[in-house]
Amino acid sequence: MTVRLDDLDRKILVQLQEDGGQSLDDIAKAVGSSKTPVWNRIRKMREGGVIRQQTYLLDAEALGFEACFFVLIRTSEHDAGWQGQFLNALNARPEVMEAHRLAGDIDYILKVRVANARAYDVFYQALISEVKVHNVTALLSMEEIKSTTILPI
Amino acid sequence: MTVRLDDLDRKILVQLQEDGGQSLDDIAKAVGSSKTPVWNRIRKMREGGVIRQQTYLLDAEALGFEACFFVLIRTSEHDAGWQGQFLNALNARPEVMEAHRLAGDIDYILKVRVANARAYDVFYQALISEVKVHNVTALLSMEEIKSTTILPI
DNA sequence: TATGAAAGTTTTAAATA
DNA sequence: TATTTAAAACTTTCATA
Repeated sequence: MTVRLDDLDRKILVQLQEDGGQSLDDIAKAVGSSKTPVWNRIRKMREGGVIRQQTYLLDAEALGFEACFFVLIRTSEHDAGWQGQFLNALNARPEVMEAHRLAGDIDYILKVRVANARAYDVFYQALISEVKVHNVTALLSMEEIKSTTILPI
Repeated sequence: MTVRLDDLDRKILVQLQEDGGQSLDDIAKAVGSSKTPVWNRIRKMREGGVIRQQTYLLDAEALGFEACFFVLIRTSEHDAGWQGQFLNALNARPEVMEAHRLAGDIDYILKVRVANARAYDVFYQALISEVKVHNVTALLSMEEIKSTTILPI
């Protein structure tokens, strides 16, 4: 599972994150190497699971996803059965972009992207009808002031 | 800024999000069209800003980013000068993956990825020394149970 | 690590519905 | 106007030095 990375590997990852559309030649030039070693390292990092997927990031607002909520959840249930049910519910709902189990007072946080407040309410009603939660607080985003997938390698 | 999308455009976006490594031929086959129209639509959506960037998603844990915090911030300052300063501070810090300005009681939420709790503390101390904030609560993620960049188009 | 050649892909242009 | 066909330029992939 663990892959040892050297300096060149890291430089390649920086390039891939910043612009996934570059050719091998461009990347090789940017990192001061040549095609074959860059290609072999990328393959290895893909196989090792460091590189997970190639994707295109879209503009959520341009596509009509105009509301984003962070949802703080407290539950009184902590057994495995409840957890599994909750996880299934989250995975089945594509508007849930992120979900984390937390340490401390609040048990879960979700990031939910929907068209508008009404669509959030539909999501919320569906969720609480499927799994029992003790307390839910929704934080409405007024403005996304920063958003990146680039890890500071 | 607004781009009108038809059914075929949406199908193409689904493909690009799900697997950004497919060839035009593959995408064309998947959406029931052929290379050139698919290519022209992708170009238009890129120019129109619907498609923002092509990237590779990496495994944060494999790269040693083992801690993720959601940071809830309340401030007593609401003038434009403070906001600008705060925004600059966030943009200058690569460990801030996301930042939203919120409606209501809590003013901002950040998502911060760091190597460990000590690295979070370094980040936190640096932030509060740069900008005045009234109250900060950090929620520590124990487990990322879902994470996707795929918008449910 | 470098070279290079075969297979595959993107991009542009021209022809057609 | 949008699609199909076709061909040039470029890229990936992999064998061999």
